Amino acid sequence: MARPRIHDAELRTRLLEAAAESVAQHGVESLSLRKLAAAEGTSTTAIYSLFGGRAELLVALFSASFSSFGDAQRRVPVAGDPEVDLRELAAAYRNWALRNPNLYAVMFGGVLGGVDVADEAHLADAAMDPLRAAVTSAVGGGVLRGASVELITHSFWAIVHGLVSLELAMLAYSDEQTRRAMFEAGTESVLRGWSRQ
Amino acid sequence: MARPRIHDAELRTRLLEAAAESVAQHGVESLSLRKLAAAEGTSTTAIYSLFGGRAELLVALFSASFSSFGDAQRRVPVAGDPEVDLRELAAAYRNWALRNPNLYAVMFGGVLGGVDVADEAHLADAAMDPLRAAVTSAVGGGVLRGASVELITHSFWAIVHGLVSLELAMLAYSDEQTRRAMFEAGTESVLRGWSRQ
DNA sequence: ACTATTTCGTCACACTGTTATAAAACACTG
DNA sequence: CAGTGTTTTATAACAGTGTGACGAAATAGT
Repeated sequence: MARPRIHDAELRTRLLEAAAESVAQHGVESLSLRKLAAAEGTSTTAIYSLFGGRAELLVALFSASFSSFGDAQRRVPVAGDPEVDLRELAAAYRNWALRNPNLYAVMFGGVLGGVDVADEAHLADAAMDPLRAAVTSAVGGGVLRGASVELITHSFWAIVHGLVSLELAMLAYSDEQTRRAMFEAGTESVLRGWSRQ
Repeated sequence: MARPRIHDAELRTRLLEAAAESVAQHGVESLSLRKLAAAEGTSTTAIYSLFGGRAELLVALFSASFSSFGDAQRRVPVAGDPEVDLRELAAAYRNWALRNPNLYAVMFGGVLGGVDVADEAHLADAAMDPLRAAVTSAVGGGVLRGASVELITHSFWAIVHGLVSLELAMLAYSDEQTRRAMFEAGTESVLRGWSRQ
């Protein structure tokens, strides 16, 4: 009994995809609500009614990025050998981050700046499920030992994240070959650190 | 033979310190040139003549942050035992980051967004000199082995940075005790990974 | 055909960084 | 000592931003 709504879920996903595209290409600080709305043939009111504002739009992008990242992690085939799985997960992690550096900055870089993402934190944790599963399997098989699955998973996550983060910061200063060598040496060191004691 | 200048080096450092204070407290995206200039009793022209603009002011803050961080690393006393030194450097790294989370975001978080910091990259490298020295000593003494000093230093830097970065992202979800336990377990794993093979 | 109700686009507001412009403050010249 | 020239600074204008209020649009029911 009123004007039919155009600000629906379909427009929401279109806006979110366009925002992801823009952020992935030009970074987060040059994302304009006016331009984003105009590009999708609507007005800024749509963003406010569908998301709440710029901050909430970025939180939605945060969630979407973790969802995409989690998919990439889940797509890694489980080979059975836990060490192989861990290496493959690390490689997939690195590939996703190198292909989506600006989205990675939204996820981990503190680019959101003060925006509360407490309700979306479980997405970050869920994206690490494949890694946690591989560590669980490795600990169960006796391949890794010395601490809880939680601690080993965390340290593995930290080294991969740290290596990728540093690599993104110095992309211009070294070639892909040496960067990958550094990445593999770093991950292998943690693997060795938990493989004997 | 003209109007005496007030936009001098002294005002520059005052503005930079005020900017660091504001960013450390409220984050980088809420740093206003107008308010910063007004707080120091001058106009935005000062920022433009002394720095060039907002982006260049943030680059200067980037440099100043790395300088402060490097000082903290250099203040760590050299105990002689390389393993002790590495642990102390890691602890100092973590303490600095936890005390200056917003400045840490400026340094590593990609908050600068597209601003070119190529000319200032050596500061990041110089801040790692104490770590590199400790690794050099450890490799020389046979405590660490298996790769070049460069690679081992990088992996150590990566694990510490990764752990700190993750810790800053989940400050609200766990207490200091478990967070420190995670940090120490992570650093120790890399230490073990390079201590035998 | 008209009215009621919900929804959406337009506009106004208060801010931002940046740049052009004009005022201010001194040194030098007559 | 008045006036000019030159440099430096503050002020104001411009284009842009996110955000909130408000009026116009569009349909369902009378």
